Amino acid sequence: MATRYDPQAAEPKWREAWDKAQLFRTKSPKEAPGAPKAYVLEMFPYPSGRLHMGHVRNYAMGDVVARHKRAKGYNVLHPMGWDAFGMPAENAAMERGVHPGEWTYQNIAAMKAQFAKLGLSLDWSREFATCDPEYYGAQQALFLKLMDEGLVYRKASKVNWDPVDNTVLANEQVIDGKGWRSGAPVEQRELTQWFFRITQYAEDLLDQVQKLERWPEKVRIMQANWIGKSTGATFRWLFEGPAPAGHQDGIEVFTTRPDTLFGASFVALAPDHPITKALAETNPAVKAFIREAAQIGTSEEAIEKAPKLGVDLGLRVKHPFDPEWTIPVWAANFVLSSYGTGAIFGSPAGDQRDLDFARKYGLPVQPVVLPPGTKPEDHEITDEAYVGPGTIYNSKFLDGLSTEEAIKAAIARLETLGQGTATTTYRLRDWGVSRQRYWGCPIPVIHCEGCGVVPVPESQLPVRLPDDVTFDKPGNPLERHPTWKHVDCPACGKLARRETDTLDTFVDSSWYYARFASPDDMEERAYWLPVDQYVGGIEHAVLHLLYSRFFARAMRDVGELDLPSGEPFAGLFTQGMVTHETYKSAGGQWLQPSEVEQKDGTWIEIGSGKAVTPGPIEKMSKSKKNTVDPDAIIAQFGADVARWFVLSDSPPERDVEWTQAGVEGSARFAQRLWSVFDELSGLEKAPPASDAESLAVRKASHKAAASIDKAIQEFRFNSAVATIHEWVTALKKSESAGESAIGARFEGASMLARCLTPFMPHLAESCWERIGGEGFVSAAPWPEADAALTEDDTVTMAVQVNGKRRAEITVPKGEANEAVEAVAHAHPDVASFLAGKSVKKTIVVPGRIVNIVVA
RNA sequence: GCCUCUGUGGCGGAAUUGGUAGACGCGGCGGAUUCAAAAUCCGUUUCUGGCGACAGAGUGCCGGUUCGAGUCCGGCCAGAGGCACCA
Repeated sequence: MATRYDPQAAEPKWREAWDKAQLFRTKSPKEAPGAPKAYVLEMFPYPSGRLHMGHVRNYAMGDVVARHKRAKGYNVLHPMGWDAFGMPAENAAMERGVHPGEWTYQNIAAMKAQFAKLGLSLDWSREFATCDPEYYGAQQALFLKLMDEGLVYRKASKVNWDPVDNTVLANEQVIDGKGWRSGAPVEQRELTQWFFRITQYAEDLLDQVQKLERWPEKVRIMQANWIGKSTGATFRWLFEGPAPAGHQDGIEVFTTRPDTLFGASFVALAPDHPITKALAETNPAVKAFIREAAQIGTSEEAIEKAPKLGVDLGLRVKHPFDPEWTIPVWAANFVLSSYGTGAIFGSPAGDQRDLDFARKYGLPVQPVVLPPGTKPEDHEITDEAYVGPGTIYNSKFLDGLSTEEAIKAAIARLETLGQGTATTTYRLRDWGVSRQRYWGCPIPVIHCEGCGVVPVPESQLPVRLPDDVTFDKPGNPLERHPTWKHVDCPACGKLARRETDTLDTFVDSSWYYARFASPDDMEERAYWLPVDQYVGGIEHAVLHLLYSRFFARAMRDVGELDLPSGEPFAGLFTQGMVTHETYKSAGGQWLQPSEVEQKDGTWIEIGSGKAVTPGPIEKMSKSKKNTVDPDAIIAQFGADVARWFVLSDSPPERDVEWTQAGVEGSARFAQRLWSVFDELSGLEKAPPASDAESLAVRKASHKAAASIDKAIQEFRFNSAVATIHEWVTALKKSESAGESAIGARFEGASMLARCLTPFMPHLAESCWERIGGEGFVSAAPWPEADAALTEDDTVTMAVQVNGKRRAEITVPKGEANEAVEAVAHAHPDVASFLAGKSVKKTIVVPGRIVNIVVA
C-alpha cells in the first residue's frame, strides 16, 4: 500500500535527531586529521524580526554547499550570527518607545526560531550578535590597534544636516533633498569625523582583486572601477594679477587628459574648495552658489544628476603652455572636492560635463582631438563631446600626435616647465566611520583638553553603551546622556569627554568571518581562513566586500590575522533576489498575495470578491506587500519544499519569482520522489544485475550523480534540480521493468537519497530510512559515479547543410572524421539537399556536428 | 549622470570552450484510472503555412565576423543592482 510523505511529522523528528547526534558540530583541526577544510559562510542577516524568502534562498544555497562539502569528506565550518547594530532599531525606539537592544534581541529570538525550521546544517555554537559587548569590545580593541598602526585618523567631512530636527541624516533619509521626517531642505555641514585609511591599500586591493579567480567577473570589475586608478598629471594654473591670499602657487588641478590642454576654456573649483570658500566671505554671489550647491545633498548620484550650476569667481589664470593666454576661474557644482585636487580645467570638446557647462554659460568650445578618419573641416562639436582617442590638432606643439603620444608629450613639457608632474589618482576615498547615533559600537577614545585624543585603556574595554537612553527627540542619545560622556582622562586624570560617535555598521560586518573562525585563537583563525565559499547578495558587491578586504589586511598588519594574502573570501557567489507579482485593490491599496486569488483568469480579493489589478514583478518588500512569509509556507508544505522551490527554477545568480503554482509543483514532486522509495520498501534488497534493463537504470543513476556533483560545484543548482527530476522519471519508469532490475533500482535510490540531501535534507532522511540506509544520510558520503557507467560508446551528431540542421546520425565514439563524413553524406535527408549541387567543403567537429557547405 | 549586469515559447528557465535552440518545471490541451471527484499516471505543447510528409521563421532591436552566432564584435532600446551615512 502506497504511503504519502508527511513533512509536518518528519521534519521536526529529523532535526531533533540531528541535534542529538551533533551532526553539524564543527570539528577542530585535530579531530579531523587529513581532511581538507571548507569554511562555508553566508552573509549574516540583519535581525529585522522576520525571516523573508530572500534569507531562505541565501541560506538554502549555502547549506547545499556545506552539506555537499561534508559528504565529500571536508571538515566544514558553517556558522551563523547577527549583524545587529543599525538604524532600524533606533527607528523602532522612536516609533514605539522600545529600547533598541530589547527590540534587537527579541528579533533575534524570533528569527532563530524560524531558522531552526529550515533544516540548515549550521553550527550554532559559534553564534554571536555584533551588538554583544564581547563582540563590539573586541572590535574596539581592534580599532585601537589600527589607530596605533596609523590606519585611523580624524578630518573634517560633510554630512547631511536636518536643520529642523538638528540631526545628521543618512543618504537614505534624504528624500528629494528634504529630511524624511521634518521635510526641511537638507543642508551640508562639516563635522570632524573618524576615518580608516583604506587608500593606503588601494594599489594592493586593486592588484589582488584581479586574482580572485572564484569571484564573479562582474564583482571584480565593479571593485576595480570603484578603486578607480587613473594616471595623468597634476599641475598648476598661476593667477593673472594678484592671487587670493594663501594661493600664490596658483590652482592645482588633476587631469587624465593633458592632451586636450589647448582646448581649455575654464578652470572649475568644487563648491567647497578653499578658494571658493574664501571668496564667499566677500562675494554674495559665490556665497549664494555655495548654499545652493549644498542643497543637493552629499550623495554622488545626486551631485552627478543635478543640473550644471556654476558661478564666475572673477579670477583669471594663465595657460601653462602660453602665459599670454588666460582663462576664467569658475566654481561648479559637478566638481567633486573628494576626487583629485577638487579642481579641474574644462576642455569642453572632449568631456560631456565640461561641454554642458560651457554651453550653459557661453564659454568657448575648441575641438582639439580629431576622431580617426575625420577631416578637420568635418569635425564639429555641437551637443556631444568627443571623448575617444584621435589625432591632436589646434594644439601647437602637440599637433599631429595621437592621444597617447600627446598625453606623454604634454606631461613632459609640464615637468620641464616645473609646472606639474605625472600622477596616479584613485577614486577610492578613505572610509568615514563616524556615526552620530546610539545603536552602534562606541568609538573607544576620550577627548582631553590637555592630552588631546586619548585611547581608552584596554583594561577598560568594552566601552559599553548605556542602557538608560531616550529617543523622544532627534539627535544622538549618547550626546545628551547626562553622565555617560563625562569621564576622567586616562592619561592625566582631569575631567574629559568621551567620544560620542559610534562606528559605521559596515565595520561590524568587516571582520565577523574571523570571529566565527575563532574569538581569539590565531592558529584556529589561520586554519579556517580564508572563507572557501561566501554567499550573499549582489548589492554588497562593492562596499561590504571592499571593506572586508581592507579589514583583513589591516588585521593582518596588526597581528590579528595570519592571512598573508589579506583576502578573506577565496570564493564568492552573489545570489539574486526573490521577487513576486504585486497586487493593487480597486482603491489603489497594495494587497498581500495571501489576500488575493485568481478566478476565471482575473484576480479578485478573497472575501469581498472585488477586482484586483496585478502589477509588475518586484523584489519582495514590505512597502509593496508582495511578501510571502516563510513560516506560512513551511506550515503548509514543509521546509524542504520551500528550499527546493527557491533553488529550482532560476539560476542562483538571477532573481527567482515566487509563485503559488511553482511551490505547489515542488510539493507534488516531493511526493513523487517519495514514491520511488516507497515502492522499493517491501522488496528484497539485491546487488545490481548486469542485464540490459539493469544497465540502463544504472547508467541513468551514475550519469545523474556525476552531473549533480558537477552542478553543485559550479553553483548551477537549478540544473541539479532538473537532473533530479529526470532521474526520478527514469527510476519511476524502471518500476515496470523485470525483477532483475530491482538491484539497480535499489542502487539508484540509494544514490538519489544522498544526492538529494543538500536540497531536501529531511525528505532525504525519510527516503534513506525507507530503503534501510545505515545511519543518517546527512552523514553519508557522496555517491561517486562509476566512470564505466557514465560513458557511452556511441555519439549522436547533427548534420547541417549550409548551417541548417537536416539530419542526425549516430556513430561510434572516436570514429574517424572521414568515416563520419561518409555517413553524413549518405543520409537520405542530407542527400536530397546535396542532389545537383557541388560540395565545397565538409566540416566535422568530432562528437558534435557535421556541416556540409554546398554551392 | 557614472560603474556593473540582464533580455530565449503563454510563464520560470536549459543549451558547460562558437557546434542539434527550447532540457527540466509551471500552465494549457487530449487521454487513462474513478459511479464521480481529489490524488496519480500517460501523451502533447516555439510560431506560421500544410490533412500530411514537410517547408519557412525564430534567442530585445539594427548591423558585422564566421562553414556555423543565444554565445564573439559595433551601435541602439528596455529592466535591475551599486554610487561611499540602508543593511
